[in-house]
Amino acid sequence: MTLTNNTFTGEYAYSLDSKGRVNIPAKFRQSLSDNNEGTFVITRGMDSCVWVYPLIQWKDIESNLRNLSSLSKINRTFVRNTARYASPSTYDKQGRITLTPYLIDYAGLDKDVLIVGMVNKIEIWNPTRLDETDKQNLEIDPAAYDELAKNIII
Amino acid sequence: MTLTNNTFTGEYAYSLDSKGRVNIPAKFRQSLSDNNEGTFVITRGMDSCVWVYPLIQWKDIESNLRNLSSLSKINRTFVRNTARYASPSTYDKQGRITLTPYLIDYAGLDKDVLIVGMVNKIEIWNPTRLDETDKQNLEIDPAAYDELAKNIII
DNA sequence: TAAGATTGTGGGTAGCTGTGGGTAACTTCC
DNA sequence: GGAAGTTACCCACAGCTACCCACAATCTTA
Repeated sequence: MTLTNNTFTGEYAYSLDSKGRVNIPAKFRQSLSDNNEGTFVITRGMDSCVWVYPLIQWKDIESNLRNLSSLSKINRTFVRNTARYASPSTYDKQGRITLTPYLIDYAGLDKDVLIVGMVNKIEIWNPTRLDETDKQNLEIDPAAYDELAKNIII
Repeated sequence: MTLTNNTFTGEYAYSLDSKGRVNIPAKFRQSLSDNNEGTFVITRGMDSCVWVYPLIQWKDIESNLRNLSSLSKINRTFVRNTARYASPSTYDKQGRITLTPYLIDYAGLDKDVLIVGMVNKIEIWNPTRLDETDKQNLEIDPAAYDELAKNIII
C-alpha cells in the first residue's frame, strides 16, 4: 500500500517496556521517506503527551524557530520551551524508539500507551489522560469547532 | 454504464466476514479513478456508521488539516479527532477492504451490512441502526429543509 | 440457451509485526 | 582505574495480516 509520505493517521494501542522503548506502528514507518534516516525528534507536546516528529519535519520547524526574533518575550519563551525538550531518537531493528525519562514522566506514561496519528506528527498518550483531555475539550467553543469542520470535512 | 469518476450512489447488502473484511461493490470500484491506487480511507462517520473515502478525496482533507497550526488548542483537538479514527485500506484481489476492530464496534456492525453511496464517499451501516436513524430523521424540523433548499436544487 | 466471464464469500499460509529479554560496549562517578 | 549503571544492538517467538487460491452464484454475450 502506498501512503502519502510522512503522514500519520489512526490510533494504535502499544506498550512501553521497562527500558523506555515504544514501537512506532509499522504503517507509520512505511510512510516515512528515506531522507528521515529512520530518525524522529521527540519533544514535549502542548497537551499532556509526547510529540514525535519525523526528522525532516522537525528541520522545518527548526528553521521557523530561527526566524523568530528574540526581541519579543513571547518568542523567547516559545523557542525555549520548544527546543529545550527536543531530542532525536533513531528506531532500532524492531522499529522502536527510546523515550527520555523526562518525557515519560511529563506525559504520565505507564505500560499501556496510545499512539495517535496527527497528520504531520505522532502523539504518545497515557490512555487515561487522553480520555480526560477529550472530556475537557467538549467544553470548547462549539461554534468555532463547527466552523472548522464545515470548511474541512466533506 | 460509467458514471462520473469517484462518485457513488445506490444501496447494497453485503456481508462482513470473520476477518473484518467487506466487499466494495464492483460498481463503486469501476467508478474509481486510477490515482486512488485501489485505496480507501476508512474513518468514523458523524452518524453511527463507517465513512469510506477514496484516497484522493481524503488527501484533500489531509492537506487542510496540515495547515492548522498546533499552537491553537482548538486546532489540536480538531486534527486529533479527525485523524485519530482514519486509516488507509487497499482492497484485495477480490475487491474487499479490511475494517479496524474499533470501527466495527463503533458502527455496531454484524454479519449483514448495508453499503450506501453518498456521492463523494461511501457509508457502511448496520441495517437496524440505519432504520432507527431514518425514523428519527423523519422528525426533522421542516424549517431545516427550507434552509437547505437555499443551497441546493433537486 | 449455453458458454464464458464476473462477482461475492470462505478459508489456508508465509512472512511480517510487536514484545520480551540477553549481552557487550560505553559512560559516569567515586 | 575500576565498579556500577546505562545504552545500543542482537536474537527469539507468538500472534496476526496480507496475499493467495477455490468455488458457487450471478450476469453477459453470442
